[in-house]
Amino acid sequence: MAPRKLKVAEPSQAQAKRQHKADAKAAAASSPAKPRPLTRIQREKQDIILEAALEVFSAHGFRGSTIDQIAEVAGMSKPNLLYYFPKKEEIHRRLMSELLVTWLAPLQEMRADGDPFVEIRSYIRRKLEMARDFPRQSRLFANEMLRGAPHIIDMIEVDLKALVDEKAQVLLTWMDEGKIARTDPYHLIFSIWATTQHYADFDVQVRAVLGKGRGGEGRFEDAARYLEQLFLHGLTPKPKG
Amino acid sequence: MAPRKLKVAEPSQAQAKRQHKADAKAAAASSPAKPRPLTRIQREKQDIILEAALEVFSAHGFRGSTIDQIAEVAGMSKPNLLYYFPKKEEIHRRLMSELLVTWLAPLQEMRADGDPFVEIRSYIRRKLEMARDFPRQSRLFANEMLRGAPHIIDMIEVDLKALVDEKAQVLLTWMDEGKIARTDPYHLIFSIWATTQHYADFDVQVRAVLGKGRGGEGRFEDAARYLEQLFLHGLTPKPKG
DNA sequence: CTAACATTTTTCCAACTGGTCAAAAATCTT
DNA sequence: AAGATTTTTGACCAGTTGGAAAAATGTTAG
Repeated sequence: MAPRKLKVAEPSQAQAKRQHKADAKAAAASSPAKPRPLTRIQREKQDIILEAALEVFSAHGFRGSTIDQIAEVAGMSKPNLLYYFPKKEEIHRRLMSELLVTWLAPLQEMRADGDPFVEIRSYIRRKLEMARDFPRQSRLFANEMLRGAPHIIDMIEVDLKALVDEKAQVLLTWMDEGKIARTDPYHLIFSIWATTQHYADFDVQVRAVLGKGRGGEGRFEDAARYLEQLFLHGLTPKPKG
Repeated sequence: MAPRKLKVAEPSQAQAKRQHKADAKAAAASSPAKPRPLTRIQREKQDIILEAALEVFSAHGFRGSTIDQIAEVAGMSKPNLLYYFPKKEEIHRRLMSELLVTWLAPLQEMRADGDPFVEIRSYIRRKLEMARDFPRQSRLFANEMLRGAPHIIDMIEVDLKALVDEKAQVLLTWMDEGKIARTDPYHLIFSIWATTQHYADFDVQVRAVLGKGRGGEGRFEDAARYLEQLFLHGLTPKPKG
């Protein structure tokens, strides 16, 4: 089965508001409203807004964030922001669909024809790097999950499930070939997700517990080393010698 | 070092509001406001409110929850609820401090004088059981973490850190004695937290991915089996025979 | 340059929310 | 049962928030 592409939300941006009086005739004529291409400014501003929204949403959650806050971070006025995204929800929707695509990329890259341990190790690394480099996205995602994934439950049930099913199959094959230990492939994937995202989502806790000394930048390297050991050998001590 | 007890927030309940005209004289006399004991109704109602608040907060986050919602779930009017907890924040504070205490109990139970594998295995089991039996508490906690733990950062930095330091020491001893593999004890604890809480916090995802067939009640048993294998042996296949 | 269109700002509003207050109702004490 | 106290309610309020309207200001193609 080919790795299914995630569907992304339609454009549907400023358009809504752009339907001014001027277009009234055309609209009334029930013509299929040709989707005029975005101007340079529109593209730029939308990106700025999305970046600001990511910052704010990931820190305070959807309901905890106000349009004013986002507008401030984006460096524009609230009505101005609403000109580009007529609804607060629309910003969130855009963010979420972009998110899912990039979020699943690491798993998609896991190749059935590679060496199992190399593939799994690389996957863990990539996931950990994402936790390190894109913690806001990780938190946004976690937030959505905590709420029961109201906005992306469809994609989770369809696209994500399909991808995981596919990769679980790959893992099962490896197990059949005796290349990795026989175990539950789904829970294996869950444990990789959990252990890596933990470093983004529970960052405060990780830092606080590690303390000043070890909570610095080195913590991701330590985590990588530890996880490698965990997934390779678990906690069984090496037979000495 | 004795396992330090977590400090719990003061009573400070309805009291505030209970300072009615009747008490005015006494208060004016600057007597140290003897903390009259709670009535039966007060205790009951507070419990009902806290239960309702847990339900609502864990599902929508602090800012995403309204007093009205909590009151509705608690089966009382908003002003009535406010009679018992004059501030929304107060409810949350109570919930959080209760939470931390119960949340750390499983780790505290890990005994230095037990068998390492038995102790670790039991710890994982307990944590997994908490994810299964108290998912709302888990989500409440995750929520707080995602926001940067604003309300409990002190306890995290002091009490939680102390506890983890202590147990990390225990783990290190076991490693020195060659009873478990030498690895980073802190990250080991993190990985136990992460993998177990995942089943509460990302429950929707877990269910969706496992699908109708395997997403049922059996998933916790499967998880327990998988995690046991992971932490014991990792993914290295058994030398056949 | 100017008309047509795109962008921004100013002013405003209705719904929601956390919280107050006084009075009514229920409960407890003696 | 009466009086004191606690609990509950209904009306109300001020601040916040998402969003609409329209006027003002840019921008750009002809």
